[in-house]
Amino acid sequence: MRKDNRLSGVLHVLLHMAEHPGPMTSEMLARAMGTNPVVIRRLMAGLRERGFVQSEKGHGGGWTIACDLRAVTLLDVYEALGRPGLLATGNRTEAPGCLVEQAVNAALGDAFDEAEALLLRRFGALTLAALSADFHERLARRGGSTDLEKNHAA
Amino acid sequence: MRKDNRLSGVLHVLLHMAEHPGPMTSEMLARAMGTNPVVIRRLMAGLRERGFVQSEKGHGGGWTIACDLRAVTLLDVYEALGRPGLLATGNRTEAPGCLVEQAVNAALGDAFDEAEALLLRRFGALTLAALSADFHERLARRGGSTDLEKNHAA
DNA sequence: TTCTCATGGAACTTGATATGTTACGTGTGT
DNA sequence: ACACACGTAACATATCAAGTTCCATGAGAA
Repeated sequence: MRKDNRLSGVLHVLLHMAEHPGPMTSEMLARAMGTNPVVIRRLMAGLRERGFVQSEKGHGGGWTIACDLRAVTLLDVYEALGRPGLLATGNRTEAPGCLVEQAVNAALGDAFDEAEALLLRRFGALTLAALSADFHERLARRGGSTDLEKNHAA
Repeated sequence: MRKDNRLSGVLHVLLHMAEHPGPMTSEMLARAMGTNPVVIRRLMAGLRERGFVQSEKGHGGGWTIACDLRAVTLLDVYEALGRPGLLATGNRTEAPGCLVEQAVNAALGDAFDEAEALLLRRFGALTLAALSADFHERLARRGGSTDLEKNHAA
């Protein structure tokens, strides 16, 4: 099935912004992600509404982080995206009249609910600051160049 | 995102077959599921290859269960369907050069892997016989009518 | 003011994929 | 022969993330 990679994408954007002094334009971010500026703006819309980021128009404008990275979890980001479905599979019907299907739904539904709860728990336990710290650890281990852009160059 | 309901569907079919004496045609099963006979045949193709069910052509033909329900788990059924992806979300890229994305992928990937493993564990722990037993429990609790067909009537 | 930059948002296109449908071939029993 | 039922291919549909184009709006610079 087709995958939804918005959460992964928006986190990538946020960490890049965290490393960048001053605002980053949608165009810069799009280049870093190998995509289109409009896609970036769509991704960020929900985050802006929640006040996690801020946007300025005109010269010197762009996106800025507007929150404490230690206070925002991946769960917050996930919710800002509109809580997209996490599981690619589910029950055929809700509240079916067929007892056979009820039995199937009950068994599968339990498993699905647990898996979803697990993911949300994990998201809630991870802050953006933790992700950033992991990045800096990798950076130190690798050599220390902070020139992120070149890692995205084609 | 669009959901894949094949596992739910194929289990529904199997339990109906288990309750039905003699073969069931794709047409009967399709009516019970509110779908098309060809869809049923597609669903069953993998199960037939694995020997979980058997099909006969011509008069009096149709589908028959060809395995011990106590020996087949939902995991077996899931694999017979070709192991469709369970999660609706994932990482934007595999093995990215960008350290930021590596950090994101590592964090999310761990959570995704755990959720998937949890689902597979649950599938492996549930046999078709267990599902069938659950159905019979519901049936006894509700009244005892075994006329399943009418529960599907429009 | 006028020009350029950058976001905001609508509308359209694309690609992937589960599901639905039609059509035809093959084999089986009456 | 004939009707039944599976097997398969081919095509249609629906959904949705992702990509793209276009224009409006607002902010700073010349």
